Amino acid sequence: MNDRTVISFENIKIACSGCNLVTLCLPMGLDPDDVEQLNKIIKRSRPLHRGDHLFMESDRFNYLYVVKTGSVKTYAPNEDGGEQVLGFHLPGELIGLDAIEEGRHHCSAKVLETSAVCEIPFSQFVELSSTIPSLQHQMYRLLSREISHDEEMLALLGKKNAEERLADFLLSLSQRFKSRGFSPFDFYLSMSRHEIGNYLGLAVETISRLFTRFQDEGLLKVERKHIQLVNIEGLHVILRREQREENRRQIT
Amino acid sequence: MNDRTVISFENIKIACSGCNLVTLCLPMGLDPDDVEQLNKIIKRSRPLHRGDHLFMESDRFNYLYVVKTGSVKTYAPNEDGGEQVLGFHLPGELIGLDAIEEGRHHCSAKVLETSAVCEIPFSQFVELSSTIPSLQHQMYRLLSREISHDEEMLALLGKKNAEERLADFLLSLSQRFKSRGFSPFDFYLSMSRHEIGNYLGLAVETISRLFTRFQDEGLLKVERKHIQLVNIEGLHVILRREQREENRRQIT
DNA sequence: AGTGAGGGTTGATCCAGATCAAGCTAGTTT
DNA sequence: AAACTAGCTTGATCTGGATCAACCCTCACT
Repeated sequence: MNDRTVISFENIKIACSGCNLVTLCLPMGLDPDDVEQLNKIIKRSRPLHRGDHLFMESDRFNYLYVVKTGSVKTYAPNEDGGEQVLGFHLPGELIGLDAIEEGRHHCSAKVLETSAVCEIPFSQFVELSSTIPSLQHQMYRLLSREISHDEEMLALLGKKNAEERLADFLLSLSQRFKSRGFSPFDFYLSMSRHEIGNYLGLAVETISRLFTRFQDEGLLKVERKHIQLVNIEGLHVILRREQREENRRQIT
Repeated sequence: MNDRTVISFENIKIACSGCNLVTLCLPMGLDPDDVEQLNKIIKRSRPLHRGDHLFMESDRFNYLYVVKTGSVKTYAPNEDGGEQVLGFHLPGELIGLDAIEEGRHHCSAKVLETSAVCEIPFSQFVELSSTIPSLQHQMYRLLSREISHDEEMLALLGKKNAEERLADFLLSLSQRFKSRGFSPFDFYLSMSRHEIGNYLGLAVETISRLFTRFQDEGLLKVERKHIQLVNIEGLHVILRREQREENRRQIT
């Protein structure tokens, strides 16, 4: 992960059964035969480049996408050219789940760095899942996970202050890198300060100041996009300490 | 809807096929035979009273719930006794979807007024849905809708100011009452100012001041829990006008 | 009718984080 | 290597909404 420009193009086209994401992704917990059936309907894209869109808001919904390598951001554009960043998606994460109900995308998805994705034709998927109960159940679980995650973000935006938000964000990234076999201490951000701020409901300047402060406090080292978490426990303490203060002040 | 204390207890036990929520709820779009199968596994509760819990955070997940009459709030309690209100649920809305993945509830659900709910044993539901493709698809849609809704809330908490949030909240309630056959102009709030503020990421005092201001501006009449929307278009303008201003200022 | 408690309202003050304004840096283009 | 550009940082100032502090209803219970 130290040299993030090295991307293994050989395994982009690899089948689900041989994909190292099999424990995170849709095939999780499926029988090999079922994985193979799923594998057959999945299309694997050529590598996409920074700025490419998987889909745009209001596009017709035909595919679910899974990040295979790289990272993708989803965002809801609003009339005036502004946007709300809804999420940053790492390998193994499904994109487009909010489009199922209306058959039309509610957000746009833009590639943050050279990335590969798997495309799952949704109508074929629905057919297949009606014949494979464990696939259906796995899909329920993934949809449910997305709901849980969004609800955690609601609590973050509704209640946490700026430093808690950034600490939470960094710890979440760290955790997700870890479960994908990358270093949880040393990674590169594929998104800009601006995008982080937008995602966390904060101004760019606030993000910048917080990075500086966290570095001064010895919590991390930051050099542009390169982040090294020096004191992960310290970041956890930020979340917990503020909770104890709230305790005293009796805030809801 | 003007006298909200009148609740028809006769039809609480009514089957799905005769329930007036059939167009909003799980059975939407199902064949009558399939509705009947679904109906068989659903339990209908005795009326619940203000303050009763459907479930508490970290309870094992066994049932999905649908509000039949009345209203329910879901909230994520945090260690210190504070909470984040996640949603207010009206008849026909499913509760507990965030618990599917881990088999454990991530939030608590508390009844806001005398209410009736349907309980759907999830394991039986999963079995049934694997034999009824249209039920499975409907479940995907409802999960997807929940994700869309949460994402809209993320945009609200991330970008909108206090008056936009309250206007949005009132318009959403109005819309939901309307699609349930109640007046979209004249309704009672079943939640406190405190709960509204918590939900919208604002202080109680701010909610109170905004109600007063909206009333002074002739947008609505408010008398404790009783709300009459006098100028719905005016509320829409609040959302749009602020967007135009942002336009000028070039905010993201 | 009196008392108490849990909302709700209103006013005064405060502050975290936004906004405004420069300047800086690393890449890219010419 | 000069000129541009986009992204980032830093400082100064401003402000929307939080917080603090009374006070006021309404209703439930004696």
